[in-house]
Amino acid sequence: MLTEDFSELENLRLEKMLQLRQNGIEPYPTRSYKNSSNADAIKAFEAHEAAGEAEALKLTLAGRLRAIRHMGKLSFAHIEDRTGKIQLFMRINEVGQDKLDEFVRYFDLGDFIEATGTMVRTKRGEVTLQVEDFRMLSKALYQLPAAKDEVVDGEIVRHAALTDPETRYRQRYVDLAVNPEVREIFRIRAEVVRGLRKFLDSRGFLEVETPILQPIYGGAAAKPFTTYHNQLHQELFLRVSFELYLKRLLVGGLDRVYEIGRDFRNEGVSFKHNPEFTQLEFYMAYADYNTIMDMTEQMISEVAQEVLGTMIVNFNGHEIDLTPPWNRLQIRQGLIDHAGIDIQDYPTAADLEEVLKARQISFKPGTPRGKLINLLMDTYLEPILIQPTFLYDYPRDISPLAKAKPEDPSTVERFEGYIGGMELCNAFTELNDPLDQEKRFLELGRAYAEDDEERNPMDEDFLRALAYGMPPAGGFGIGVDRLVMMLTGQHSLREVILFPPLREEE
RNA sequence: GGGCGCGUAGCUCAAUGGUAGAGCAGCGGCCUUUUAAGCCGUUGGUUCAGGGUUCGAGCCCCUGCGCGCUCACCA
Repeated sequence: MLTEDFSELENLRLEKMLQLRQNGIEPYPTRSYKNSSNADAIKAFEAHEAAGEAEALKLTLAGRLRAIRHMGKLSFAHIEDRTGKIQLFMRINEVGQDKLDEFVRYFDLGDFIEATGTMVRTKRGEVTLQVEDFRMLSKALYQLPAAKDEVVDGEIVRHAALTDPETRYRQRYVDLAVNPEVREIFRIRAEVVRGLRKFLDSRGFLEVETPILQPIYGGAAAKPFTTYHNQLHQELFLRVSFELYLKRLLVGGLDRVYEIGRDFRNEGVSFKHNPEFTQLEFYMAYADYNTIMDMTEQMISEVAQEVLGTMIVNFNGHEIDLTPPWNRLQIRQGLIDHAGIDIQDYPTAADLEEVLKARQISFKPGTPRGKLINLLMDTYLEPILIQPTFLYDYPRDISPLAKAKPEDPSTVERFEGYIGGMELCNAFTELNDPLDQEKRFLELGRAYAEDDEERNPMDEDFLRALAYGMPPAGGFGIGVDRLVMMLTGQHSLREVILFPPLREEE
């Protein structure tokens, strides 16, 4: 039972709750009659004051008790709701001895209270509700971590705030309840997603939903989570990307589609990796990767401007300017400039292996050429791509769904966007030649034959769809969590995911 | 999975191998315009768990658990 291992403090609160009930006061009443948010109350009073209204402004407010200051025959308190804090001022003159005693005896920090009274301004100038009546809305049996805000030169300094990451993530409700800046991150996150939708909707894109449970996973080289459907007697995979389903929709005539949803990859966790993460993918017929590059920098900068009111963000210790146009760096040229290697001079994996060995970059034997190039990019390019940069023209063998460049069959029209040294998005001119696509699947099957889990299985139905004809198109994918992380200047994905995965307790 | 680090009161943190402490929160008292309210008094500990070394372990050793950082992994 919950109360079994209650501490002394918790038992005290439990006792208060039970006593209230004994006195005929329900500590968890069904309804509240709050008729204004805290912020609206302050706004309304200021307008009232400015208009010189003689009549008092009477309101019923409610929220969580965040500070209590008893002063003998009067009490001050702050309550907090979704819109912020407001001060309550309670005098024996208005509420009487019994109610004041009730407040002092039974109300604790963290409880939800409803108070009715008139709006006033205190001697110190704070807009305050002078309470005439109040009641318990919800008694908190556990105490929230003590956190006191001090205003120093207009800056809010919080004392003894909850910072332990395990408690913060495991009991996110506590984190949110006491750390307003955490709430702010998730408000921004919601607005970012809304901004992305608005950008795409206004350009004629259709938002769709495709299966999360899939008989064949694909669209990314990632290890899937597996599950089982009892009635169908079928093994199913949680999707690792939306790509193959969204491109089927291009075949079906939905020329511009996008999906925002969860992808699942059964892999390690890091500051920029989470086993489930939110992805935005869009596909645009009659576009190519150049079109998509332009759109990407527009979309991200517009969303930043709209949500943050600026295109300058601080991330990873750098001031980053999202204003278009972004840098564009061809991979081959980038490696010539920053590594002194022209990959064109090393047409086979064996050739490149010598280069990596000479530079003491470790790799697994049998690594395909494209992956070796990727290692060079990780070493020489990714860390220096601080300001927004499109890295483009990828090796064909690590891009099985992208279309090759007409003049160079070993290279595909693909780019990734990097900001603050972190990969943010991935896009390409989509491969729409069904026979070429089949060949790529087969090549990939060979390349990954030894590593069963990473093998990208052949999707026969996807090939069948392509064989009906898919318009030329550009496609795009972005990690929404990473985008929010960058826009909010957070150093870890966990700070922008409400309930990040943790090992089970006990 | 490997390496490194951390785990002490509800929260934030102290404590040479020698009686486990502070601030805030809590509890009692004073206080009719406070706001990190203040003043006086006071409660609160399986030091993550289990073993070991030692006359004696929060501290040293081992194992386990959890968290963080990092490497690997992640086209």
